Amino acid sequence: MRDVAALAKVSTKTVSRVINDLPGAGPEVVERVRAAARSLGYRPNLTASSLRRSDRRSATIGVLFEDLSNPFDSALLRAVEDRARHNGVLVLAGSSEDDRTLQSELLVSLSARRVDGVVVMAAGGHQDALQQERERGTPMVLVDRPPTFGGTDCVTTTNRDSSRDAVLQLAALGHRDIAFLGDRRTLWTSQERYTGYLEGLAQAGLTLRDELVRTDLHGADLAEAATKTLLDLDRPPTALFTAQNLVTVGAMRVLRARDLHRSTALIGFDDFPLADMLEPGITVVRQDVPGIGRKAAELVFARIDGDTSPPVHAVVPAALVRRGSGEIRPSAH
Amino acid sequence: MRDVAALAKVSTKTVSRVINDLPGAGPEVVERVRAAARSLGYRPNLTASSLRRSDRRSATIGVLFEDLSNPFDSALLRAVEDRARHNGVLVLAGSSEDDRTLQSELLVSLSARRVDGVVVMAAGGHQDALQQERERGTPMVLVDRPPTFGGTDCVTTTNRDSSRDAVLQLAALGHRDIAFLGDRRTLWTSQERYTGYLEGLAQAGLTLRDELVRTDLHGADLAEAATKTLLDLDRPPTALFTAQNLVTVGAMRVLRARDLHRSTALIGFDDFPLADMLEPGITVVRQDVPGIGRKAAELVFARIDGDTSPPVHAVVPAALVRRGSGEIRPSAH
DNA sequence: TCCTCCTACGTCAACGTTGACGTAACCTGC
DNA sequence: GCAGGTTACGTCAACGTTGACGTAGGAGGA
Repeated sequence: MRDVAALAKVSTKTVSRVINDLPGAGPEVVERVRAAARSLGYRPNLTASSLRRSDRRSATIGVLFEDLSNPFDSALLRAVEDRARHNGVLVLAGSSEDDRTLQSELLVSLSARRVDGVVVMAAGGHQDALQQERERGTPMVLVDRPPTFGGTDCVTTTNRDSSRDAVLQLAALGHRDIAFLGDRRTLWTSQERYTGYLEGLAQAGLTLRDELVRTDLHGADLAEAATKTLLDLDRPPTALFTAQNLVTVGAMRVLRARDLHRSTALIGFDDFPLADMLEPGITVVRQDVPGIGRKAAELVFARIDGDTSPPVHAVVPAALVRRGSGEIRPSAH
Repeated sequence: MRDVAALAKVSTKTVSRVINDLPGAGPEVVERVRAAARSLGYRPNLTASSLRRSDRRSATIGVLFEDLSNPFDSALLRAVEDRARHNGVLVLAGSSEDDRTLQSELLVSLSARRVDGVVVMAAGGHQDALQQERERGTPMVLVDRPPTFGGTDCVTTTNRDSSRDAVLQLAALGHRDIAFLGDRRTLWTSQERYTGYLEGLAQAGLTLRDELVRTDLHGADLAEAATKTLLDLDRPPTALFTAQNLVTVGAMRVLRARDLHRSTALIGFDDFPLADMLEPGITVVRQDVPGIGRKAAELVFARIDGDTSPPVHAVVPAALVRRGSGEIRPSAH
C-alpha cells in the first residue's frame, strides 16, 4: 500500500479511499492510484483491514461438519457456500469426524481466525465447547441436530414425521413386521427417526417387536451384519426402514446378495445418487439439503448483522420419494 | 491480551511468550498468565499475529474446485483437509463452477485473506488469473488438470493410459464399434481421455468411426441425448467408453431404458458410489482420489516451506475396476 | 571484589490498514 | 468581500500481536 501511495504520489489514506470506493478522492487521483495498484499487483490485506475496521468483520464464516466427503455434508457445504458468496463471504471448512475433541480444536482454530460466525453439525455427546463458544458471542447455527443448550438457532428436517409416514406407508401395504435399522443412538436424528418409527407402528396398530430394532450401525458394514441377522430370524421382517444413508446401502447389499430385493420392502432415510437407477428404485425420505443449507446460512448472516430476535428452530420438510422398493407388498406365505 | 496481562500483572509481551510457549517466563508467571487467560476466555488473534510475525503465515490454505458438492471434488477436498489438519492448517474452500471470472474473483478473495498457498482445479480456457497469482509468488498446485503456464506443480491421473487400457479391454472382447462419449472438449482431461481412446483403437487395429465420437457432453442430460443418437445409428456401437462421471450415468440411463444394459458393454472413467450395486455392475476406471489430494497437499506444503526444486507433475495411477458392464461381449448379429 | 553471562522480565515500534480529525483550497450567496 | 460550507486531500494513532532490544538482578568465575 505504501508502494502504491508512493507511486501515485498520494498518502496511504488516499489509497485506502480509492480501494474502498470511498468519497474524497478526485477522479484524476483515483485513476493514478488504480494504475499504480495494477502495475504493482497490489492486493489489499483483508486481515489487516479487519483488524483496524470498527465492525471487525473478517468476511469469513466457519463450517464444521462431520465429514466433508459425505454427500450430505458436501451438498450442505455447497449450499452454505453459495449463500455466503452472495454476501462476499468465504467459508473455512472442517470435518469434525463426530469427535468432540477434534470439533473443539477446530472451533478454537476458527475462533482464532476471527470468523464472523459458524455453521456446525454438532458432534454427539456433550456440547460444552459449542456452548462456550456461543457464550463468547460467536453467531452460531446448528444444522441437522439441535443444540442441547439454549439461545442458539438451528435447522433440522422433519425426522420424526417423515419416519412415521414412511412406516405408515409400509403398514398400509400390509406389512406387519417392519424392521428399524438406525445409526448411532447418541445422534439426535437417530433418536427422532426411531421415535417416528414407534409412532408409525402405534398409529398403524402394530406391536413393536424388539428383535426387529437394530441401532448403533455406524457405517455400511455394521448395517450389513445387522441386516443378515434380521433376515435369519424365524420370522424375518417383510419390510425394512433404514434410518440413514449408509445403513440403507448396507441393507441393500444384503437384500441383493440374497435375492430378496424384489420381495422385501425398503424405505431409507436420506436420498443418495443413483437410487433411481437400481432395480427396484429405492424409495427414500429425501431431505431438502439445499434448503437446509440456505436457511442455515441466512440465519448466521442475520445474526452477524445484529439480529437479536429469539432463537429459531427451523424445520425444513423432507419428502417421501416413491421409486419402487417402498411399494413392495408383503409376499403371501 | 491487554486484559490478560493486567489481570496477571505482567506485560503483554510476557503473555505472548506464555501463549506461544516461548522461553523467558518463570513457571509461576506462566501459571498466573494461563489462569488469567482461562478466566477471561482469551483467544489469541491469529490474524493480528500473522500480521506481525516475520514468516507472515496465516496457517490457512485455499482450495478452489469446480463444485464442492460433486463427489470427486468433495473427496479431494477431504483428502487435502486431512493433510492440512496434520499441519495445523485450515482450509478456505470455494467452488469456481468452471467459470474463469468466478475463479478469478475467488482467487483474489483468497489472496486478500493471505492464504499461504492454494490448490486449484483450473477452470477451462485461459489461465491468466492463475498465472498472475502464481507469479505474485503464491504457492500453487493444480489438480486434475495441468497448468498452461510453467513453473507450477500439478497432480493428475493416468487419463490417457487408463483410457487406452479400457478401450483395449473392450477390443479384446471382440468389440469393433466402440463409441466415445466425452465431457467438454476444452477440458484437458477430456482431451487426454480422447487421445487414449484413439491410441487404444489404433493399437487394437480398429479404425475410428467419427460418428461414434460425441463430445461436449456437459451433464447427464446431454449425455443421454448423445447416447440415444448413437444407438439409433444404422450400425450402433456395441461398446461405450464414457469419459466422465455424469456422462456414464446418462449413458446408463438410456441403456436401461432400452433394455440394452446387458448386451452393450460400458466402461466409464471415474468411479461413483453404488456402481457395484447396479445390474450389471459398472466397470470403471477408478482414480485414486485420496492419493491425489494427499499428494497435492504435500506439494503445496513443501512449497510453502520453501522448497524451490523444479516444478513437479505428479501422476497418480488410476485402476480399471471390473464389475461386469465392461466385460460384456458383442452379441452375434 | 569486580566483571561477565544468563534469566526473566519490560519497552518500543512495527506489521497493513482505517477512523478521527485537521487543513488548505475552492465555491456560494449576498 | 467575507462568513459558511464543501471538497480533496494529509496526519496521526490505533487495531492485537511480536521482533529487536534494553535492563535489573542473581549466579559464577578469576
